[in-house]
Formats: sequence, structure tokens, C-alpha cells
Amino acid sequence: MREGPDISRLAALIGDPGRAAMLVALMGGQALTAAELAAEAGVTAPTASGHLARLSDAGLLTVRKQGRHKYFALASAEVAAVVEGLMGLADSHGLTRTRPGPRDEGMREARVCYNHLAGRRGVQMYDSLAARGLLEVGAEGLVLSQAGRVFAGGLGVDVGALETARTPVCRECLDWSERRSHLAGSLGRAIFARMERGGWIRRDGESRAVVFSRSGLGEFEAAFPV
Amino acid sequence: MREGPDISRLAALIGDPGRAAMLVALMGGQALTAAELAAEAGVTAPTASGHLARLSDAGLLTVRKQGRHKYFALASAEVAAVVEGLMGLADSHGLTRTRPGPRDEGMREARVCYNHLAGRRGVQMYDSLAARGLLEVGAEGLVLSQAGRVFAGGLGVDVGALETARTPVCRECLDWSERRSHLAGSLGRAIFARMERGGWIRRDGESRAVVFSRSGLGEFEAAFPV
DNA sequence: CGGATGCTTTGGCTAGGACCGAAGCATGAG
DNA sequence: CTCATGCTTCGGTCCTAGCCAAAGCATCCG
Repeated sequence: MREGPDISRLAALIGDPGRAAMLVALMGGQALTAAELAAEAGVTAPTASGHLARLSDAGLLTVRKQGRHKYFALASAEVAAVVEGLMGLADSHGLTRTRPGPRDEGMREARVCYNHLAGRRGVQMYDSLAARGLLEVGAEGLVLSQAGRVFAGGLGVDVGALETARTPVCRECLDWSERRSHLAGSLGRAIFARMERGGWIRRDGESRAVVFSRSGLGEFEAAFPV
Repeated sequence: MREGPDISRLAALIGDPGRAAMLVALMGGQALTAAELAAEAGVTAPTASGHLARLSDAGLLTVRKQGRHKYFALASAEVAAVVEGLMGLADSHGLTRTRPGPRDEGMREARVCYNHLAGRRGVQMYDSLAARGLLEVGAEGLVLSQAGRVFAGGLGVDVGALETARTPVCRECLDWSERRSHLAGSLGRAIFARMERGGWIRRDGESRAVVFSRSGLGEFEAAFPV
């Protein structure tokens, strides 16, 4: 009642089932329209409109108007990290939705987390990079070592370009299904994009799950050995 | 609305101002009693009781019953991480509150906990006894070793008499200022009484603070070296 | 044994906010 | 221009959940 930022307003915002569903839907990283999010939340357009206005006002979402459509997306990686953290807590306390289908298993194997790779494969990548000293923990958090820069260059990722931007290159993100860190930040995003471009992976149309191609899995294992 | 863990229940739990205040208060790492948390949240005892039950049921808090008090603490580092993440988000959108002042320093140094010594001095005593093997952790909890019995006898405490009573001789008690264990049980009470009788300490009038005399502090340091 | 203290349960009150239908604005299509 | 589509505002209903007082247990004290 007397110190620190006011958590409760923000948490209450996420605490509505409809708004939470919208946020989770946006964890896929793609921007969605108001109507799509209304369907996702299972409410009518007016209700969704109110929800989306409140989420935007609170700074959780960014809006982009395009013609008569309005596209919403998560405002930042921090927002995604909090949502992922909540998923982890909910998962560990048996609050999962009663729907442990095959899609759920696929999600645990590999999925999109905002704009980077998560799940067992995401954690594998992180561990592999860390074990080989390509990723190091510095005073300011996670940093790419010199060897790591070379490695990323070999993958076709221009680290220099990433470093000129204001957003952090390397960040940890807590994986809700593995309960361990995976790689986020602009580097995580770039590597994910590179894997998608290279045909290593493709995204499942209806969920956040990510499916590896046969050859893609081989390349992934070669690039990020356990 | 169709995938992953159910975030909204958890977020709604944190989304109440009272419960959020409790969680923030517990971010310091100390365990707090129900009454203290009620004050922190600015609600009456019945209301707080309901909140705390819900937080515990959801796995966000752990409970430790001690006499007629109930100590609550954050359940895990994951919970703390989520709260911290929410604080970060709230802070970045300018929703901070005022800072608190420092608390009674004397209480942190030494105080009465029911009938035994608590605070830095209480923890020092506990650590000293444990480090010298006078206090050991057995299957049934804390026990006094044979050497410990001799030591207690030297202090003038009749351990044999304590052991005939029904109440446990040695118990751990969670120290709220140090957030570590100190010695409770009938032995803790007996040692405290002996220190009071011997003029090592005297109790401050209205508060729970305990003040060491000059000579008493010397004897204490000799009996319970760091 | 009372009497005091800390926590919980119960009951009843109330406010906040989630929801929808209908009407109101924009923008784009024909 | 007129119509259709996408989103927002308004008005009203309904239900959840927070809140407290009072009574009920449990524990400790003298």
C-alpha cells in the first residue's frame, strides 16, 4: 500500500479472460485486427473494442490503423516476457486449460514467443550457445562474445546492424513450458527469421506452434548441438 | 481462448489492490503475518484472511504456522520474477508510488519473539550453536546434541527438566528482520529467561526491542561467538 | 481455569465492470 | 452517390467479488 509501482491496475487488466485471450493470441507476434481478437476472446465487437482501448491506453498494445482496419500487437518484449512468465506460473500450478491435445505437445516442442523461438528447441539453442561460450553473462546482462559474433555472421545475421538499434541484442526470456531461459532480443528475432527464411521451420497456421522440416531439423541440430 | 495455460485467473488474483500490496510487501523476502499483511493492504483481518487463502490456494504463497501466528512468504523465485516484471511494466508507464522510511533499528538488532530472542542477535546465537555442533538437524527436526546438553548445563539451563515437558525443546522460528531461523522452543525460552535474569538484557518498555547491557553483550559474545 | 490475542467463517451490502443491442461514425467498394 | 464493412459510443442489465461487523475457533498467558 505504500511502495513501488502500482502493479494491480496492470494485473487486473490482464486478469480478464477476454483480454488475457487477446494477449495470448498476440504472443504469436503477428498483428491482429479488432474483429479477429474479438473472435479470439469470444466476445462481440463492442466489448472487444472497449478491451482493446484499455489495453492500448495502458501501454500493453500498439495500434496501427490501416484503412478501415485496426491492427493490434504487443507493445514490447517486456510485455511478452510478463505474459510468458504468467503462463509458466499457471502451468506449474495445474491451471492449464483442459485440453492437452497433440497441439499442446507440439507447442512444448517448439513455438513462437512473440518473435523468437521457444519451447524445448528454444532452450536447446540457448544452452548450446551458452555452453560453447558464444553467449556470456556480463554485468549488464546477456552479451554475445566475439566468437558469438563470428558464429552469428556465419548464420547470416548482421550483428553490427542489430547493435546500432536501441533495443537489446540479447535477452533472456523465461520459457513457460521448460521453465528455463531461451534467447530473446533482436538476435533471437533475427535467428528466428533466418530459420524461417531458410525453410528450417514453418509456423502452424492456427497456433503458435512451430514445425521443423526434415532438413531444417538437421541444420538446427548441426548449428546448435546439445 | 484456445491454447496454453490459463493466465487470467492468476492475473486477476494479482489484480486486486489489496492482494497486490501484499505481494509487493513480501517481495522483501521476509515472511509476514496475516495481521501485518492486512495492515499493508489497508483492509481488515477478515478481508485479508480471504485474500491470503486465495493466494495460497493458487500457489503464489507458502504458509508457515507458528503458534497462533501465520507467516506468509512468496512461494518461489518465479512468483517474485512475475511480480518484478509487472512492477517494471507499471513503472515504465509512470505509475510509481512514494518511498517508505527506515524502520526501528533497535528491533532489527534484538527483540523478543514470544518468549525467546530474535533479530540479528537471535540469528547469531542460532548460527553459533549450529556451527559448533551443539544443535543438530535430526529426522524429527532440531535436536540438542550431547555436547549441547553439556553447554546448556553450563549456562544454568536444566535440559532434563525441559525434556520431560510435552512442548518441544528445540524449534526453529523464522526471523522477520533477518529472514533466517533463530532458536525457539522451551530451550529458546529458557536461555532468554536466563539472559534476562543474569542482567545480560532488558526489555524496552512498550516495544518488543531488547537492549543488551555493556557486560551482557560481552558475555553473549563469549557464549555465542560468530 | 478465565481472559487476551490472532486468525477464520458467515451474512449481507454495495460498487465496479463485463456484456450486449442499437445507433453512430469513419472508410472503402461499386 | 449509395451501400457495405469495421470499429466505437451509448444505455441499460446483470453478476462477480470486495468489504466489513459480528460471531466462532485456536492458541497462549497468568
